[in-house]
Amino acid sequence: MYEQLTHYLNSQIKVSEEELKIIHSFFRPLKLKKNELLVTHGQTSQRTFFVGKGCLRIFFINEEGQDATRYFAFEDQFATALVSFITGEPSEEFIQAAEDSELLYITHKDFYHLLEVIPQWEKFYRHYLEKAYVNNTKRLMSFLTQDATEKYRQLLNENPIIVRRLPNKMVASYLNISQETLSRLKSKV
Amino acid sequence: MYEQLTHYLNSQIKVSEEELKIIHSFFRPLKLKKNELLVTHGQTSQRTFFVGKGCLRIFFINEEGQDATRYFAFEDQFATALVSFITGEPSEEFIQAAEDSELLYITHKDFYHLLEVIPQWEKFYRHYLEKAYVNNTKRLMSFLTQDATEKYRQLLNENPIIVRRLPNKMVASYLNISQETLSRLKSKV
DNA sequence: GCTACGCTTTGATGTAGATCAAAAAATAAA
DNA sequence: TTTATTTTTTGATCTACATCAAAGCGTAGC
Repeated sequence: MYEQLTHYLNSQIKVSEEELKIIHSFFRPLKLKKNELLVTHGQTSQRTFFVGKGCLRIFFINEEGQDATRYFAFEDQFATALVSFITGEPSEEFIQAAEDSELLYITHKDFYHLLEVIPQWEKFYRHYLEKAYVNNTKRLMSFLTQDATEKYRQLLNENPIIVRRLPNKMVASYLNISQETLSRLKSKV
Repeated sequence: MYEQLTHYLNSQIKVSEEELKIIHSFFRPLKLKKNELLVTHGQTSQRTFFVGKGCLRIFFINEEGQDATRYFAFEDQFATALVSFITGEPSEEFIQAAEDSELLYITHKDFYHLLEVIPQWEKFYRHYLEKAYVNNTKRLMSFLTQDATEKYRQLLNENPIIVRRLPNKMVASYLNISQETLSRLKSKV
């Protein structure tokens, strides 16, 4: 799994063998069964996860107990409760294994430590933030301007893996529509 | 206006007099009349704006011509079509003066130049990205979990200036509800 | 193989908020 | 001031999608 991580890091930044070793030393492995929770509501000390195998789901829940999914991270992607990670405030986001998963994680403290000792890590974080921002803003646009059918069509085009690998319930939660509506869409579109 | 900028920068990062001069040299002033557009759809070369006086509105428009507002920047705030700024792709966002405004702006090219010559600028940009991300994600959460009344109540609590200074039309566009619905909410809430 | 529990589909009904339309009020222009 | 234009309010109607309910499938465990 550390090889996957190396590969991913090399695609983003230029780091020496030496630096790579340091980075690796802060990442620890973790196995999760489907549905296990990694971050619970209100938790403050955040970790950042790298998905080696499986899938993580980041979501929030409103007062009536309905959940809305913000992001799915599959193999070779990072995932974190980023708002809480940035602000240090208790998380309103949960992280859950959507499938049996194998992960690497780094603590918030160590992540910030890397920002100081590995100059390229600042760049890595910047790219991470930029991608997260672009992704979120596109989702925001989608919710503001598209109806259920359009959202589903776009998902099929841009992220078919979500539809293929995950149960309707989670896809519906990602699109912020009901399972019934998604089911009806599937039979029509 | 450059004093305002200095003041704002000092609140974010530590820069020498010397560095401040360099930074200032890349910002140019600009006056705008209410409703004037700064970024038009599909434009690629982005600028970043600092609001000295007035208000900028960042929004997108869907196929049916309805607009949805992503952000209002008032005095002492930065504004940019950030997705396009990051990706270099044509902008799907517009920027418009919501009031008569006085601005400073820096080009994308110069902004990236500063990233290279002023070490603290990387930190400034990181903070900017972090804030933009947190803000956007909170908006996303709000749209996914709140109804019209809740959204309006929260806006009154957290950003009353938007309701006080701007016409219903724009407030409604920010909340992504119709003007009529907003009007009815105002008389009830 | 059978039983049970979680998913998905299908149908009937309800509702928040959009849209349409027109009056009333506020601003700007003349 | 008077007139024109934009903004806000109020009422009637419509619609996309949620919710409720029940039946049909699939698959995991016994």
